[in-house]
Amino acid sequence: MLDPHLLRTDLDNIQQRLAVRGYSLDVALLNELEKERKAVQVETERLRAERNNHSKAIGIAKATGQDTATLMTTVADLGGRLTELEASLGRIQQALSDLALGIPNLPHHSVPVGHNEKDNVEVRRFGQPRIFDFPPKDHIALGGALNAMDFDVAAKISGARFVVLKGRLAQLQRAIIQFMLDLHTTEHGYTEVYVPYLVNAESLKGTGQLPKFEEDLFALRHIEGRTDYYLIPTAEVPVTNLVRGEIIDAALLPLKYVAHTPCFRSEAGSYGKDTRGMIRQHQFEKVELVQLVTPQESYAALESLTANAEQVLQRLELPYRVVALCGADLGFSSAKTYDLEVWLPGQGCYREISSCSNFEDFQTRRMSARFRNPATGKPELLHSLNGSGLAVGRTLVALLENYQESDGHIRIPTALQRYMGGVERI
RNA sequence: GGAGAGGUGGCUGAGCGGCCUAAAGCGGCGGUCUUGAAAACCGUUGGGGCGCAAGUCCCCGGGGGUUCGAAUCCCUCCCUCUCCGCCA
Repeated sequence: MLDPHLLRTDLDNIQQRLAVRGYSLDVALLNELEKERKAVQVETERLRAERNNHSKAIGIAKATGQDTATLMTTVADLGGRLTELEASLGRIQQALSDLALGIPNLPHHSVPVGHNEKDNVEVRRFGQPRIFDFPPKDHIALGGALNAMDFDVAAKISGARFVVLKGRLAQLQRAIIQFMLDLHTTEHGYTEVYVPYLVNAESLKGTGQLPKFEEDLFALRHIEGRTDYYLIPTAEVPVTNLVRGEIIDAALLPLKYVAHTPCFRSEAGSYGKDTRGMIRQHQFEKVELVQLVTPQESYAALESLTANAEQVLQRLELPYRVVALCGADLGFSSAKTYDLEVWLPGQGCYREISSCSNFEDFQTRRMSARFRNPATGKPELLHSLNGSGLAVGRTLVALLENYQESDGHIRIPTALQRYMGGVERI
């Protein structure tokens, strides 16, 4: 959510900055509602003050045994008008809040202008795509040949966009997870957390998935229709919400968390996209990095968090590039995002394997997550960041395709061998 | 699933429907004293909205209701704890 104060005082500037991501803000509507809000709120509070005074007077009069009849009737009349005003104020505030919750974050000044993903800007590259002396296969063929990746049986059990991994590939996926968690906890200073995979609506509102993107989520509805849970689309949701409603001691900052969780996405609107293989699934594993930092530190933190995610690819010796997302490609809550794209020989292109974002105070304002500024003694909003470190399913795909041998065996990179019982190829 | 007890400020914990503008203690911060510290004593100490300000409004788990007036009464939901049952 944007700062309501800015939304009131600096609307034209906000409109311009949102235009960078192709979002057009309804300035007229906001101005109209805001004008109404102010008038009604001032009057409501004036009446409330009046009522409070009179009610207090009744209390005193009763205590001293005086007659209260006339006082009572004036206050009763006041109450009637107040009820109407309060209802109207509530409606206006609800309308404003609905509007505000649907406005995306302001892009950082360094975000490239652009109309679509083609306008993303490559920042740097690591490694060279391998030159094959045989036609490289994709992960579907490779996994099938190993008899360890089965989409048909997954379709029988569940449906499209699911996979069953068996034997060496199931083990490899577990090895990847273990390797990533160890790297981030022992070398990058993250604290490992285990979190719920089912979350409530409030948490999803905090990180920005609700109310606008409910169709992307899987929801579980309790029979009574009361307690609704959602399957997490990313560990970002439960992990960032650890600080919802809290005021954090500045001495504890930055908070750096890493979590491995499955992720569940409906993939509504992506029909026909990546229908084959493990690239786009309803359920996939991910290791997620989350940081909560002071506003001054958040852009340095974005660089270091991105570097932490890159380190995984470097240790696995996978060629990748880093791109800065342009305004049009930026996620709803993000102020700035770097995507990490790994080289996939099976597709002959770079594909997203991690997305690292600084949300500034957009999420923390929604969830009221603050720290106490030692200089002022006052609570201020934290900045939140997160990034995949990495998407595990896509890492598995990248390993298969990049480390395949002509006979269909897969070489295991050195960094992973100790997690595979010393095996060098499968 | 059954039976019961509770949710009050950073923590503990009071609070007959009307100076609750929430007691008190602990903790925190500032000061006095001290070579320094401790102890003692004094003071101070929640969050949010509107407003240039004076000020004013809201928040006692969430929501709704009764009332001139609700932390206090009623309804409902959520959460915590105890006992029983079941169970990874």
